[in-house]
Amino acid sequence: MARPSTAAETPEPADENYDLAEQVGFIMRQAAQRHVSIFNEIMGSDLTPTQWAVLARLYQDGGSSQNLLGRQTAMDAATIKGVVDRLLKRKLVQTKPDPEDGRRLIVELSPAGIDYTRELLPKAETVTKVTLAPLATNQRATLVALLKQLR
Amino acid sequence: MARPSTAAETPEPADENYDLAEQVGFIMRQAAQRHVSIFNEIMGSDLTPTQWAVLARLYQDGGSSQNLLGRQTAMDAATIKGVVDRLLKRKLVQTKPDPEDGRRLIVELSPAGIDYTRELLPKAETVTKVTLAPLATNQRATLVALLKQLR
DNA sequence: GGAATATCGTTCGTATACGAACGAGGATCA
DNA sequence: TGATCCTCGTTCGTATACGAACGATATTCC
Repeated sequence: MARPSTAAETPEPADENYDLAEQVGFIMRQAAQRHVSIFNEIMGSDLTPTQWAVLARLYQDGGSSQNLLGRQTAMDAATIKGVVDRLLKRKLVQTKPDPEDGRRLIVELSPAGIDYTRELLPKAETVTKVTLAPLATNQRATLVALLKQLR
Repeated sequence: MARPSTAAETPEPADENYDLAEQVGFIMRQAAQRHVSIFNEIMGSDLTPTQWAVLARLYQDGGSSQNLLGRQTAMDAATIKGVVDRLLKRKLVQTKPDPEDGRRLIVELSPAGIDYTRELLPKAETVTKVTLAPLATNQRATLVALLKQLR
């Protein structure tokens, strides 16, 4: 395509193979942005995708240590701390020390958090449906399978 | 699966269809995280994916107004401003007022930015290759095509 | 011309995301 | 037992990401 307009008309071809708009990373970032946008519309802007991941994980399998919870929801120790702190402030989650390991902090849903999560489950399913809506049914499974290989 | 451990043994089945680990959004977030990790390893931690997106876009098509640049690189006005500011501080980019529109700020690569971008192009291609490495050749095109439909 | 409307860039606040460093607690093994 | 190493949670700093609001400039339409 074009040379940068500030290039003093250097005739060097450089690398014309590279097109930003065709790189997986760039496309994936846009797809993720659309997904988050859909998430916010359906779930309401008072809950973020990462906060929901924590609630859903705790709902499915019960409490766990904070760092383990982070690993299960794809967040590092620093990130999960902030997420848990904000859920604590809203009393959707509660913590207690692990009696078997003085280093660990056990995080679990509060009773209010259980109700809240249960109420949101149908909406969370809708988020996935709407996100995948542009694809044909068989394409949806394909996409998920391919993305799983890229983790 | 399990009920939350803090649930007072409520026998209600709730929604057992929902498994966080199977939701596109969650899987896509993990795939994106791996991609960014690969990006950092190959490109070096002094440049972020979004900063690279700006450099690559300016290299391909020359300068443009800041907000348009943001749209082309999938960032809103607030985000692109921060990215441009940081690139300005490193003198990889330069700005000037648009003579035809007093509201616009034209952003373009500096001469140093042109050289810098050109040198990084091969590495950027490698980032895409490594990201897609787990997939068979024909799967790569499929994934990209499907992701494009989700923008 | 002038009012309504739209766009541009900026700023603020909040929420991921993560590298790096730190102290406290656990596990291993000589 | 004690030294070493690992893990856990915490804090700091930096960089996206984006909604919301703002003033300045353009455009549209009467």
